[in-house]
Amino acid sequence: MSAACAGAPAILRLAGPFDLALSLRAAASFVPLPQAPPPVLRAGLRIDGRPTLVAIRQRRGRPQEVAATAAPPLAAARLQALAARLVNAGLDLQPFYALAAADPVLAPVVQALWGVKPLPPPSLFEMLIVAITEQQLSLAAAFHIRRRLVERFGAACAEVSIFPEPAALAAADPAQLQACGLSRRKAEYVRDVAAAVAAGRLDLDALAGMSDAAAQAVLEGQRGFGRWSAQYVLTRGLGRADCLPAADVGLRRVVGRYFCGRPLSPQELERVLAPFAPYRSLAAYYLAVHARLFRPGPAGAAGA
DNA sequence: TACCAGGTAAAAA
DNA sequence: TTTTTACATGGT
Repeated sequence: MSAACAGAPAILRLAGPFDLALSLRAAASFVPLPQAPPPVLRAGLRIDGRPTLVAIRQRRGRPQEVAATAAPPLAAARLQALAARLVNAGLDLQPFYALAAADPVLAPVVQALWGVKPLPPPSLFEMLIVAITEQQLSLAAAFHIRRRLVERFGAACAEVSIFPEPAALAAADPAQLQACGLSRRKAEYVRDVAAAVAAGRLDLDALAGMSDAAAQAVLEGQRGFGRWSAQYVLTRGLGRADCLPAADVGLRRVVGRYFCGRPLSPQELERVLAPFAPYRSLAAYYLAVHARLFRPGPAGAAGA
């Protein structure tokens, strides 16, 4: 996008360490991308019906600040709020680092990943569909299914994809959803949750203001969302740092790899990460990212 | 070629 | 109540 149509940048000052470029690398390590991401966060989303491209950069010489621009331009307050969500500004890493520094396993991991924050998908609705697609399937398989959903029902804005709107997926022919790679059952989940969001029965904006337990309960009330999916949405979509899907196969494998060289049971995972409360899921994220960026192992062993 | 991968709801026992 | 089962695609 050209600077001329981007409007004035919104400046966001952050609490605690943040490294946008490394955070983007971390996020990219979980999906099969053709190339490394540039050190700019680009998010495409529909705002008031208009395809909008938001770009966020870390300010040179002022690493505590990021600058966000939108094309077409957005009201300053709105852009500020959107940027805050996209960079997970509500999360301050410093207290987590203080806990991790005392642990022989985590200390070197946070050193190597200083400033990394989990970055959510552009919209919480997209995160819901991420959760459904990743149920039971490999991240790569789920990624390709979502790519087909975007191609069929979404859009593109300056080469950045825009995920389909709830209404578009709610109105989708089940056969078309299945043609994207969803199972019959998952196609129903996607249509159900898209319809709930489109009709206002499921208020995603309200989730942000809820406690972990309350938000999890709301999500679990939605067909297709069990405990794992609800907690996954909380950690990745809402940036909650202590909402650990203890049964998660990938986490049990990768965390176990660091602590004892074998996959853990859900109970063992809880026990091993207990010292990092209230940052247990953040600790797990750091281990998963570290494994992918710095300790690539045999097939699948990198975990996530 | 199979098998497994960041599960879930519904059927069966 | 608890235990099975069907399900989708991609990587190895």
